[in-house]
Amino acid sequence: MIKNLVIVESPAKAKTIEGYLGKDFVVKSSFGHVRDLPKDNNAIDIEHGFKPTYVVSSDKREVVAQLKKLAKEAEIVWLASDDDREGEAISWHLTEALNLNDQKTRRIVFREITKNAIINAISTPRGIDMDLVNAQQARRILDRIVGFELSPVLWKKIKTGLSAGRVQSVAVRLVVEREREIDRFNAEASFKITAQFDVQGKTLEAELPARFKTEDEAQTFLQKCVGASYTIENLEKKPLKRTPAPPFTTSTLQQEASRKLYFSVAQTMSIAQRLYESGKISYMRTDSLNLSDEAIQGATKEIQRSFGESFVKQRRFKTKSASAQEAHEAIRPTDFSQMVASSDRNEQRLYELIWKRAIASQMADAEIEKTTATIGISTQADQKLQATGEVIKFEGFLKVYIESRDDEDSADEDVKGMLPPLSIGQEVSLRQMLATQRYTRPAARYTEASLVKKLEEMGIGRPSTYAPTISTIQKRGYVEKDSRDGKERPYQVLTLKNDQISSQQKTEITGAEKAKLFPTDMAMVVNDFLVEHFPNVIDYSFTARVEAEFDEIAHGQKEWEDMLDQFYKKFHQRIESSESISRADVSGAREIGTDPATSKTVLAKLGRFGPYVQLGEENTETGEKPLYASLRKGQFLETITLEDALELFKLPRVVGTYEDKEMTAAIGRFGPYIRHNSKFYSLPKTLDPLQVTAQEAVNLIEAKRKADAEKTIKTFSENEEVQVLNGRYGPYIVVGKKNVKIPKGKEPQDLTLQECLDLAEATPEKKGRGGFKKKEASPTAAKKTTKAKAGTKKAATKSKSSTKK
DNA sequence: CAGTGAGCGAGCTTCCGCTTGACTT
Repeated sequence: MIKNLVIVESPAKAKTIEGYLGKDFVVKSSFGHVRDLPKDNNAIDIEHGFKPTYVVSSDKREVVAQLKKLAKEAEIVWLASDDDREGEAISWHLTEALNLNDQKTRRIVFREITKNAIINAISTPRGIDMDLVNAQQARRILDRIVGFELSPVLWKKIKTGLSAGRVQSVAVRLVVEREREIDRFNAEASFKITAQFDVQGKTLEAELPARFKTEDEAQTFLQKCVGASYTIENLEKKPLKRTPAPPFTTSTLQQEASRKLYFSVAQTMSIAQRLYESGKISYMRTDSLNLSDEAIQGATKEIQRSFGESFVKQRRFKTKSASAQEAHEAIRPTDFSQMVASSDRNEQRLYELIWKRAIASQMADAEIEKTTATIGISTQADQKLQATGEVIKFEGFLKVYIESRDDEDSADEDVKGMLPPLSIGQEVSLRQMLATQRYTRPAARYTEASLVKKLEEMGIGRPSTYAPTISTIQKRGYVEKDSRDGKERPYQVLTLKNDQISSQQKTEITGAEKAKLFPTDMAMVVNDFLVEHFPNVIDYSFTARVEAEFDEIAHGQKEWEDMLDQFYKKFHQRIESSESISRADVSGAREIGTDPATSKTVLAKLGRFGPYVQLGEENTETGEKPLYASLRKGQFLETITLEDALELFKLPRVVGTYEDKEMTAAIGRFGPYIRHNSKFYSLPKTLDPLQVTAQEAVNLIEAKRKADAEKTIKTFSENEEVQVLNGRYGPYIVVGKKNVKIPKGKEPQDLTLQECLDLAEATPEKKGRGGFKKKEASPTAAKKTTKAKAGTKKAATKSKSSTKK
């Protein structure tokens, strides 16, 4: 018999709270939502006021059963799910799923996990806010309708298995439009003047605020400087203040961890999860900038102890985001006096980042003195050079934390040094003056984290979904995280030194990218289709507009059925009229030109197997067939040139014959290769698939055979499919396409053919890529083996749950 | 790691938000 049952969303939270409440309270977790719409297409009765059917999610059946039992025994059940729309819905679903009655049920909320906050919440319970629940239901149902009506349209018109949704389709759109913006971008060049002076053994760096459009103008300017003298005309000192950034939210944590630690957003979240579970940090899925009073006190104490009283400045930050629901605190250490949180390197690094950011947010401003020196040129009264320097007068928060930025171009380096001592009227001597050609840059491609930032700014998605959204659009083949080598670009530098002007051409690397998001051809085609036929849902402001309506529902000013009805009428009409769109119209086909050799047209298209180019058209009269070639990695339908396309038709090419079989050279996903007798041989970088000779190919094949023979431990003459090999991780058995580890205590030398076959039989099939031929042949065998391997634990729980049913 | 690029039709896919593990390499 228990007196009080408290239900929260997270088990880690439950543990902490139980400690605050004493023995009359049992605190359990629901592990998030316990019920949802079923997976099938009839979850919503659209005809009858969008009536939803809910089912207990399969992975929550045990949780619900356990909670039901405890709730029955308890005198009072306290529903303490999060204080936001989803949390309210969780509480409501719990009352339904656990059959709770109003008399013994209380709804409580708190936004920080501190003893005071919990005690306070218990003393001020309320009922469930059905308006807020209805707003959540409207959100859920709208998302289901959009996703489950739109995705099938893509299956029919473009490719099966594709997906679309309120959040992911906008994320893809952002990446697609950014890519096109970069494509269209034309870099403009200008000349930047910089000068170095010698001042009492030190260097004074100065630059001309204005830039010159052409080399001629820059040349003229330098020409006029020949023989000039340079004088400090003005010195201006200005105090500057820098203020610390607020403590982390999910999105800012992902951004900083990406820029400073090079973590992917998923990596950041899983490391943060471990820190949270071990009690080192507060909850990591939050959009709030708030710190509890206790946290502010804790930070203050630590700052006083480590840096002194003058470094303390208590601050409260207000969110600028309209979509923020602020059900939690900002991300912070649970104990500011702890600098070490884990022996795991990445956990410790992320913890330090969180610690520093939270500590810095409660520290004093940095005080800086900025000095600007204006340098006159005796021969040109209208042009002045400028030198700026900064001196930190008081470090303040800079002592622990400097926020990084997305545009980390060293060209406009923010950190400036001190100027050498100068006085007005002083003449400085020129060491050299440069006119360097600089180019404007296009907008940067998104990183995972900067895409999250953008989505958050637009109010799209939630802290709990940022990381999953980023991985969904990659899994669906819309977006690829990739690195690219840049291209060399020449630029001009004019140097004025000792009254002589010289000109030099240098090169720089431009357009190199590291771990950036690139849209695939599929993304382009799908996006264009959605923009044309469903402009409403893919509009950047769609979420903002429906959110405003959800708010009205939450405030009791609107019926959720009415809102959905209004939306659905127009939306469904578009779904229906999309039936008549022909598939050919959406293939993204583009004519890229004519082959000068054959004067046939070259087309770029998106096909069932990906993007390809086509030379010539099918002609039923002459029986002529077109030539096809798949695009390579890094080539895209929208940007491939005629020249590149013609190159593609040259491969695969027959190099020669060897042992009565043809050797062909081509380029595959892993690079260029030679194919011979259905085996593949990678070409080294030194060999060009277009140039490689028969002799070189033969050498390659023989070298590979020799290397293979060296790592072979055993072969069986009765069955050539079976081999025992020496691999990177030790010996293993190959049976057909299956690789099998050799169990401990077995000498690879002594293995018999039968033993090898038995071992292979006992090893589960590697999951193939969606081929459905396999599916039919293997389900029983696969099941048997996985069960055997999974051991008794899984088998036991499985049979338990099935008998319960 | 290739080749494929017509069409039919079986039976599949899909959303967003809340939460953790349980898997494998």
